[in-house]
Amino acid sequence: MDRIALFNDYLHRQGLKNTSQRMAILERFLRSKSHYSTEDLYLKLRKDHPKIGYATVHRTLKLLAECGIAVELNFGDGQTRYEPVKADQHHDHLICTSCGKIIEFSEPRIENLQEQVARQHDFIIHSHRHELYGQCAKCAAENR
Amino acid sequence: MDRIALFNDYLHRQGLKNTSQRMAILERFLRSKSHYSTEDLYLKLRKDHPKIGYATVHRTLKLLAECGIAVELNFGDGQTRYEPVKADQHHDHLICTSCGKIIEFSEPRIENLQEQVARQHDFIIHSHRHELYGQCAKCAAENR
DNA sequence: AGTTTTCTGAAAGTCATTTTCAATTTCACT
DNA sequence: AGTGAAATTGAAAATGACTTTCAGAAAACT
Repeated sequence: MDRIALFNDYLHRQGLKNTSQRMAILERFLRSKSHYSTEDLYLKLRKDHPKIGYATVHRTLKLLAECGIAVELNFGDGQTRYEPVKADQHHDHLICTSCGKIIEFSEPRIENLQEQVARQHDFIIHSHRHELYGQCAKCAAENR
Repeated sequence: MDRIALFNDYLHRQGLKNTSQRMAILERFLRSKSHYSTEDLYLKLRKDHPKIGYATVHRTLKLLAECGIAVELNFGDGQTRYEPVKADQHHDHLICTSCGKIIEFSEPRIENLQEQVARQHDFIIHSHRHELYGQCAKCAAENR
């Protein structure tokens, strides 16, 4: 089942409706390579769909996060970003605080240790956030 | 050098001034055990210092974060929290999404792996954020 | 097709955070 | 100790991301 079908399915199960706006937003979102804020995606969408409002984009992104198609990211700059969940490929982020570049990484050994930690505290993990902030090679070289 | 001296030093270096408000806020903040939002700390302070305004608390917390006495925490609920940096004892957080309980943990093996990841990407880490969200034992038992 | 329910977009409302501004306080230098 | 430039303060207003409201429009069940 692809993600469009998955979304339709989710809508149906929740008694929600499939609308052209939701489909347009999902479709554009899935084509994204970067980490969109509501604002970003809203602006991108305006080119092809000038009638779609900001609130609808926002509401749809929340729906996508609810049904697992998107993850919400919070890098501490006061803006929530969304990124498509890549099937069975969880990853975390390295963020360059100079140029804003975002690098994705995944490290199963870290995931394992997380699980250990959670067990030690009788905790059941539902999700996590792991972000490394610093400087990428380019910025480190420039700001020397 | 204790943290009060450290703060004074920082203020001086930045051409800022040492005021009774800043000292009161720092002093109260250092006594805190939990993770205060600006609002939390402002309310606590009102007991002894009813004249200190919200904006001053907020501005001072930002200063404390700047000079490394406090760390900003963002648990994604739209409120920034601050916690005193404990000397040579970095830790991360387990957050119960049912009751809001916050458990601290530290796991040097995770820190090591982080460094490895950063090296692989030619990245220099300045700080990081690692949070595990889920249910604590108590909430898991209750919501059964 | 009709009816019920949900959606939508624009505008207004929230809420944490940030800025403004006039009055006050600090501090370097007499 | 006194002076004056510069920073600080608190209250209120502004900002900005996010959320809600509401009346008209669109979807989906019968």
